[in-house]
Amino acid sequence: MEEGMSGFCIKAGSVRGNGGCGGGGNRGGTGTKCGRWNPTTEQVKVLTDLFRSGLRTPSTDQIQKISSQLSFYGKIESKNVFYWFQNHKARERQKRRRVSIDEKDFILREEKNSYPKDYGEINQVSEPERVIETLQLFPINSFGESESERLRFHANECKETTAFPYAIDTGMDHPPLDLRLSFL
Amino acid sequence: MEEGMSGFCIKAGSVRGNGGCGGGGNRGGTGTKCGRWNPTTEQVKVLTDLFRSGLRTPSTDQIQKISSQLSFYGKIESKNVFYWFQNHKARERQKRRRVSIDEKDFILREEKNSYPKDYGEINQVSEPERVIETLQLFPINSFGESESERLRFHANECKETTAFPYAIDTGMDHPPLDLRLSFL
DNA sequence: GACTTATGAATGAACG
DNA sequence: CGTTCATTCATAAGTC
Repeated sequence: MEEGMSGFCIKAGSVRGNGGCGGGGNRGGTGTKCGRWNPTTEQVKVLTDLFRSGLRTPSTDQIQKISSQLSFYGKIESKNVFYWFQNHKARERQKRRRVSIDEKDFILREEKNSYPKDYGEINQVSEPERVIETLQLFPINSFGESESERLRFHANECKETTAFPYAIDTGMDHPPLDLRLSFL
Repeated sequence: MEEGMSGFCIKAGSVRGNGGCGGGGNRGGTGTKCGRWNPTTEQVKVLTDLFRSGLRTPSTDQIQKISSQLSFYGKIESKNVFYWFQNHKARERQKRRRVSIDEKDFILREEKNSYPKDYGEINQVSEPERVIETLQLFPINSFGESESERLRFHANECKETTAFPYAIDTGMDHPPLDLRLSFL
């Protein structure tokens, strides 16, 4: 229903429901909509490995090749690869930014609440150097459980804990809501 | 993947009932480890209040400030605030579009009132127009973040209809990444 | 206790 | 490139 996709529709037909959706009928999930690309785990793994290897903005040529290879695992188009890298890169930065702020906040009030919160989503990747190594992708039989690195170390030099004008109000009571928000 | 999923389970099989939460069947009580953010009533109230006041898409800076303040009421992260507004806005729009569809019965083709898009960007709520008042967004601390010049040498302009913009190619040196992808 | 609802979280796609 | 939108998944809370 409601075909009003913003902008343009990727696929001409965008076969809804049971319409073929290409041969790579992956995604055993609930609704196998073919509206948008739904990467398989293998595809995600390869893309992630590429990203982790330092590839951030693949060229058109690279995109084509990656897409071509990934099509082995399922239906995929070049633009999917393009978007994937764009999103992945952007979100990494975005997330990193937010987490940093949270950490700053955490430090600001660690005196009161000092419990080891597991920032399980912090990863270093500060400067993904081009690791010139041959990662063994291509898991024909590997089920991609190689998350051998769960390094979630929390080592980063927090910038300056600049004195926040709106520092933590030590009221410690349920303060008036609106007043606290005037800082916005 | 380890970028930003706080230990979540990728929707591989997407089998309903999948525990998710990273394999470890922890969980059970109040959010502690793998649970998702469970906003307190105070937090919800504040967020709702902000939303009602007209705030739809807080900037990163605002998100951080809101998060900082809301952390007084309990554990919260910036991304929680971010997601909250995204979801809240999207769901209101979703419901609103539902109504819209219903009433487009006659509006159906009011050509003269053509949006730029199908639904356009309805940034403001149509009903509660009482724009921000107390929580007006004035940055009291403009730490040089006021003029964030965006150096956008967007030489890419051609949004060809058939092709998506394979934008920038930074010509990044691409290392041999994998056996199959070494052709890159 | 299973079912439904509400909503947090994630991400593909696209805009400016 | 940062931001925004739409859709979907996952899960806590609410209901019967």
